[in-house]
Amino acid sequence: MDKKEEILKTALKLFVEFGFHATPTSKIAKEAGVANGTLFHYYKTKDELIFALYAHTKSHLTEYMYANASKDESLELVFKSIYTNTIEWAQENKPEFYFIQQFSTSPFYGLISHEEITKQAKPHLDFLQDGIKAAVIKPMPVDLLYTLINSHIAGINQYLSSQEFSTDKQKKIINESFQLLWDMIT
Amino acid sequence: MDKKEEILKTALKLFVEFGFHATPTSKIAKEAGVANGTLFHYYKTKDELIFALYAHTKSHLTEYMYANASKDESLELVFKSIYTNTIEWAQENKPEFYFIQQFSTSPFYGLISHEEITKQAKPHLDFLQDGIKAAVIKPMPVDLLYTLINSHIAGINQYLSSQEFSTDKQKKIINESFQLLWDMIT
DNA sequence: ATATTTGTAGACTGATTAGTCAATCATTGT
DNA sequence: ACAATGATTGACTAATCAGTCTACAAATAT
Repeated sequence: MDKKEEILKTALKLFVEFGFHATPTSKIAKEAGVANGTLFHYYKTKDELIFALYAHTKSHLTEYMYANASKDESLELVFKSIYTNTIEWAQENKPEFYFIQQFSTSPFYGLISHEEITKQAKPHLDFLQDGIKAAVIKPMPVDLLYTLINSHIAGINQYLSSQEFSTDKQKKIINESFQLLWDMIT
Repeated sequence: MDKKEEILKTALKLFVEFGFHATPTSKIAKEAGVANGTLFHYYKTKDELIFALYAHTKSHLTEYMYANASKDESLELVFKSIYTNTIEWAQENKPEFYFIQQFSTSPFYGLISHEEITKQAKPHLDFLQDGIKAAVIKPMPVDLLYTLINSHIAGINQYLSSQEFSTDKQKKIINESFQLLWDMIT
């Protein structure tokens, strides 16, 4: 019954369906069951709402990515866990994942500060750097590596979403595609 | 001096900068140096303009992809030529490539008929199928293969756009990343 | 109990938008 | 010369939008 949360939830749903600008704030408010003014009470502008939704969604994903990743495991297993978690989250939260992609390829993304972005990517880049130092991952620019991995995951996710696979089949695809990626970077 | 073309060109520029809905048709018309009514003379609705721009841009890319691809070469060389051409085109036509991505992750993409999409991808899928039949490419669903390749290219392009590389350095990155991709799928 | 802040509502506004329309202008064929 | 056809114009409109404003209710502090 948290109205602030309800607004975010509804905005996500509508943005994904209609796009940012084709979704009026009035519609978000109405569908969220709050008054027009209430929306602007919590988010000063529509843009602020959009940015807040992005930050909110992204943090959910990041949180899930590193779940169950005990540091004791081998680098490969930790990496696989992150890989698998990411795809699982994307499959279980399709609108959220789609929204992140939509946002990332929109002019809004360019409005986020460079610092914010690098800060976000830092832990991932460090992790990859460790893998290179340990001579497990091929030596190459970590930025490139990171981008390739992200693209790979986006691709797999797109494929998984394109058809209806059984849970088993889905797991098989994730495992096999992980092997392709792992062989590529090691 | 072709006004229809001028409208498309201007629309591309503004859509990339501001997004679809944050770009009024009046602004497109003004910047293209035509009257408001002229835009609607050529494109019945704004949506029609957007779809036309997508088709137009996509066909430019497809055309460039298969340039200089003599059928006499080995499958690997033909594939590499397509790969290289695609990235080159993307680098030389950044707004166009960005627009395609922006469109593909927008709700507009879902409005394109399924037939249109499969028809578009058909030649590429056939090419990959040939590679599998010839036991050059690993046996796996061509859809998956196609998606992975596309994602890979998108990733490399993003990396190349993130910094300023010299032409030589750029060529080196393209060659090396091709090798990674090729080793992954063969 | 009273004052102060915070949450909520929804009518309202000024600006903006996609798309229309009636009227010219340019080009071509006869 | 004269139609006829299509290109081009820009003022216009009806609708929509983001954001404001005033009022009131609920909670919290004093």
